[in-house]
Amino acid sequence: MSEIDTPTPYEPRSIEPKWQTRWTERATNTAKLDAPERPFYALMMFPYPSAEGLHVGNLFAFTGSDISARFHRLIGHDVFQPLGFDAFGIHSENYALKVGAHPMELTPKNVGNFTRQLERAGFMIDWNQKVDTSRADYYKWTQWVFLQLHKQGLAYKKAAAVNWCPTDKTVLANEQVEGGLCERCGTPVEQRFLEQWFFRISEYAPRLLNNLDWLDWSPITKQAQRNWIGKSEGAELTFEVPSSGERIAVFTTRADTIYGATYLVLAPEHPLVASITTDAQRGEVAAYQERATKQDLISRKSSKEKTGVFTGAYAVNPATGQNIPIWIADYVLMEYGTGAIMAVPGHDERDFEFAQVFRLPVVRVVAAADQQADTPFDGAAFTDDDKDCRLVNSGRFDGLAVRDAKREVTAWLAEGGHGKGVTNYRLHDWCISRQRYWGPPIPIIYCDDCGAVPVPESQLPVELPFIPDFKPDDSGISPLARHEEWYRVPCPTCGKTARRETDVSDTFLDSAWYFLRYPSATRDDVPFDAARTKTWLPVNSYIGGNEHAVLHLLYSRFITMVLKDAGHIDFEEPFTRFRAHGMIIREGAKMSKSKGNVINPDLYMEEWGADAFRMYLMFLGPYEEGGDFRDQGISGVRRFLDRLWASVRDAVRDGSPDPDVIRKLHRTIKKVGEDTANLGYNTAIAAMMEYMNAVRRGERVPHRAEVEPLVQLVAPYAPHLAEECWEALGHEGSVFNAGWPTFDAAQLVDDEVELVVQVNGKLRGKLRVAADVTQEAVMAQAMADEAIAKFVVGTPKKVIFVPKRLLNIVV
RNA sequence: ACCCGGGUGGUGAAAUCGGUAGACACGCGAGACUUAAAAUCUUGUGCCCCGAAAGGGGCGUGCGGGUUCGAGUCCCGCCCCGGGUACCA
Repeated sequence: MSEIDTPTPYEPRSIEPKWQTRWTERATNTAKLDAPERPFYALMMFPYPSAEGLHVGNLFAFTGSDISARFHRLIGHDVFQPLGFDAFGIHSENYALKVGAHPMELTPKNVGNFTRQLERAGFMIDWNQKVDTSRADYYKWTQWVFLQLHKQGLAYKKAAAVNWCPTDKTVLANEQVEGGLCERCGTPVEQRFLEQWFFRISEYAPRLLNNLDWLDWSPITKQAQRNWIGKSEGAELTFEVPSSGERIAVFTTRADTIYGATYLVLAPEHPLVASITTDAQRGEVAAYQERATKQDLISRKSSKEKTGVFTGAYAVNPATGQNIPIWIADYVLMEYGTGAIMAVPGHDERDFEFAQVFRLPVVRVVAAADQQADTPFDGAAFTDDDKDCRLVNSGRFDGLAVRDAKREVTAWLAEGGHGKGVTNYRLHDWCISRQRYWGPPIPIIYCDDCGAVPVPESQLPVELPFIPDFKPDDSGISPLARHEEWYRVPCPTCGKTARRETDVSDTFLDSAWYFLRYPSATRDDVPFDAARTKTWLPVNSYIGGNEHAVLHLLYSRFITMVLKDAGHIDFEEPFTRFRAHGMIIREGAKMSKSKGNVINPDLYMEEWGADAFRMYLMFLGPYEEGGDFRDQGISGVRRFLDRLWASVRDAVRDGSPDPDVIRKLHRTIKKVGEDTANLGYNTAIAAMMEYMNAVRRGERVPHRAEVEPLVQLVAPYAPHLAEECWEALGHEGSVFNAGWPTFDAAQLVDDEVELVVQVNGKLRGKLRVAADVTQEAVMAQAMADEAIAKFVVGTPKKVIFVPKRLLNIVV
């Protein structure tokens, strides 16, 4: 053995590739899929493989997820952590259009680059089970999922408005429209009517809402879903139109205000408009309807000025028996409720505004405690409905509290055949049609004789052909519709020449079931293997961004429910636990390409090492809130890793460890374990740093027993260095098979504590006392301390003693 | 407008139950090592005031009230920032 003059420094550049290679060679990250003892499915939201490569936001998300997965493995679970690529969809296609490439050629390149970066970062991913939504062996089963919904009657076709960008000549998804403008070119988006496929997610609204009560999800995510589902309890009331014999149904949450309903308003698209409109008004009404439909959805919703037209018809208010005029106006939306409202201008802001513009009568039917039946409106509607508000000008209901009146008025109207209590949901059916190229063709064939025929499951996949002219054009139909050789097929039922559906499905359908595919990713005969699914699902831990709270996360829950109802699986919630991570900003500002302040993870990993980069991302703020990336901050984490390595390298085996350090170690084990389990990564790292400061104060050479457990604690955070240290300590196998250190509760109790002494709540001194000291003894000790005693003038009025914490003397 | 988050030093941030505000880290100051620098190590670092120093005092968690022996934490009323939804009846 030769003495080495220069001790080996910490060199992430050499040890990180070394361990990445070993993990692959030794299959360290491969899960025991078929006979796990304690299966734990750790899932992170899969990325869309952009050409720019991994964004630091991806790395932040994945690192937090990876730490959780590695931690669960260390505490004894068989962890399965797969990853794949959300490679189909408009994002990929738009990028291909921008750079003039073909998505079918671009995607594998991007996937390759992503895979390299993910390996570079050292994630514990089981790459045997990867998924790529744009490959036929995956989207075959996406099409299968569509067919299951179709079979259940949950997929249907109807004409609906889509967003159309006249510059890009393409249909846009809602999420690609920002403030009424195309996100790519800034052109105002227009509205077009096209035949589209929808999924009946609205039928599942009550179940999607109710299950939130027991799901272990981040509260912010649950709240977002509740808002999106938008449960609204109210009543559907009917108004008769004597002139035409029609009955108009309206939805209201304020049935109590029926006596103040002075007119009705229908959405311009309402089906009854044509039959009730009088001849005199017909021209004006038609003109208004035309204008409303032509106008795009966004500007209609954003311009709040009230417009409308009188139909010439009247309806009978069932409460007052009076005839009230029927108007049409675009502030009433056909998509919500019944597409018609009873207008109560006295108690609804929008109705009030409308009534002002068209000089319609405003009647007070609700009054607060300090108001009378004839208190005038002060230029605005009175919308309060709290317990002090009572009905006025409402016949037999006068004096009733609003709360009770809602119920009683509805019951009374129901008795007279004028309505019933109903619950409405804001959630709309899910439009899954995309007039685009880069997605799974919807597996439907149109036959003149047989109608819309589902493609038989045995004929899946309906492969997406390679076509060079994938660019969408002005026609509003999918590029696939330009390829007769592809869409012309025999009808599966009668054999007559028929035509394939040329639209593809929404990217969100690809990702609405991918978690089911991972454990069975290598099977090509079934979408998911029954035994594996039973073993691994539902997902134990799902971590991702809250931007998907209402799209991906809701769709996944819906698809899971449908598959359960169809008997394919035996659970209806896909993710037992979901945690939303925060967002990373840089030097106080949002990162964006235009600002040129985007972090390139490769550069940081090159300079500081993947472990330091991972750990810094976790240290800069609470994981669930995100944080501010400061370029200088990473040096502190790197210093910690340098010191860890040096401590392990220099650790002595002889003699015994310092008992004070060991006591601190046990506290650290407890804290790091608890914090890591709760995603409190920043404070877990702080605790490890604090411990390191005790282990390696000055030139102190630590004992092996002081540093070895720390290597295990740091392993989820800095996996490469942990392995290197573990090996340096003489261990053969991976540190990830070594378990998690346990703490000794006896080491946590102090026999001596520092007690704070306050006088009138102000800190005046600190005393070291035995943990079980009595109040009398502390009091005596405090009064013997001149620095404290000088503030105690006269006899104390009161003394508060909190054992192990403080003594407060009140004078 | 509504619904969620959040506001703490020069900076990123800590703070189970109401109990030492500012852990940990960056930055900065001082010192050791060095011919020098870097690296490393030691040490100081909320603000203000008195003091040569030792030391002492006051103030302090967005603003204004309140509860309490004691409030970053609880209650009432505001202001500001971030996110989501939005003519949803």
